[in-house]
Amino acid sequence: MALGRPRSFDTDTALAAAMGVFWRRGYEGASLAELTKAMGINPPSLYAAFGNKEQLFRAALDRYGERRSEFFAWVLEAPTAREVLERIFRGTAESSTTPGEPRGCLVVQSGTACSTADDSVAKEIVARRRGIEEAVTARFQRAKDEGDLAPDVCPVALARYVSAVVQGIALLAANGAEREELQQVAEIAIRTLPAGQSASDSRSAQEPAMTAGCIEPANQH
Amino acid sequence: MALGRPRSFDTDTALAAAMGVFWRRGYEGASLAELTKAMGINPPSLYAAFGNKEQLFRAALDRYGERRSEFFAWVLEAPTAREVLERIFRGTAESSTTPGEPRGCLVVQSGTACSTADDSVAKEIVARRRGIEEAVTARFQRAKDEGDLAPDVCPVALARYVSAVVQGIALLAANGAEREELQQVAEIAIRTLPAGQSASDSRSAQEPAMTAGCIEPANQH
DNA sequence: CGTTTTATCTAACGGTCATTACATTTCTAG
DNA sequence: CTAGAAATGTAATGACCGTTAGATAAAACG
Repeated sequence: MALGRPRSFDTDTALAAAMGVFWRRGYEGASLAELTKAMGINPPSLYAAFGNKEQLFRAALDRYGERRSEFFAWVLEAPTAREVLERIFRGTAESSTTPGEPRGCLVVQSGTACSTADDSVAKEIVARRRGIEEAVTARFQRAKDEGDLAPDVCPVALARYVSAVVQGIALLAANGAEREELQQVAEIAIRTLPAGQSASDSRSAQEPAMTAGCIEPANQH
Repeated sequence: MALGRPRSFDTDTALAAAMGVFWRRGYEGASLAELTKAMGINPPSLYAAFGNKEQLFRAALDRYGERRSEFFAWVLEAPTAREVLERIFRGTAESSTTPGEPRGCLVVQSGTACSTADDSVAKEIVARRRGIEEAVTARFQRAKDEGDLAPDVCPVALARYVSAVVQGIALLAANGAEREELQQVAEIAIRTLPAGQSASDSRSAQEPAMTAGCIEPANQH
């Protein structure tokens, strides 16, 4: 049973607001002033609830990863490699331009610049990107074992190619590209797959849409 | 005839050093302390020679753009669209991992995060990216007019796809990917072109290699 | 030589950064 | 009602940011 004065704000809501700030500004670009303003609290409350800025950021990454893992689970359960790629590209294009959310990808946006090379935050971000890349690699290996992917295709390289296109799309989105434009990019990437098999129309299965829980719309100033 | 005390450092050398810092740290991540240390001068000399940090950055962008324009001129003079893409992908993979230079692309690295959305620096970076994209678009349009590119291909969309892959490769490089890994990515992107025409082996023409004039090797600390 | 002009160095400027004392408020437990 | 515990708001901390006075040093010109 709670002792002492109860917390006057909702932790999840505040974390969602903080995630939105990190998403738009990057890790180092997000100042405590902007974070606390968006969260509607003062610095001592932030430190009491989340530790410090870095731990708050890790919590935001975790929250973002939860939403995204739903999306990736749906991606990886696709029956063929071609459909895996179709879901990745189309889903990324859509989730990078969800109305009411920041553009691009929190992970891409947070770690690209503005952090020392040997920084622990930068290593964390790289590790998370690598984790996804390894998951995609494993999926391609399985597809290869099942004969779903041509035997001359290297799963590691193909996953890296996918990672490059995905990050490129995220960067375009962060720089103001519209949804239709990114969809065109995704369609080109799909039309030119190395797998080159079946599955022309498979958009019937409804898609988790990867809506991350960023509540506040823009918070411009 | 020179009046007053002569400058004790070489402007071009100092600018090259500054470009290397911006390349590694991004614009906001590069502090005056690190810049002046790499350039071997003190803040007043920097301000006397270059104005301020932003103007120094623009000068570094110009210097970087000179080197890169050689590369892109060589890219755009390729006889077919397929070879244009091959040169882009292969050349980017190489120039993103030139030994003795920072990884990735100065423009991608500088503007991704850590700058306010309505900042003039961010707009400048986006404008430069868009300029290249428009140049590639024009080249594809020409290829389409010449029958070199399939008539159902949209040059704008294809250029955006290229931009995405290129920026994705640059991000991978900035996060420590090796040259061979990026070459694999480029090969996949090439193997899967929408143009799908001729020109299997055209690596004989020697390539300007896009070596930007960054002198100092790493300058770790 | 002295004067002028420019570059240099040291040291500081105000501003913002992340972080935290400290006193106060608001709850539960007895 | 009182005592203890936890969260709050105000305001400060030292460190770093980009930038700049102000004094000094080194060159050309008379």
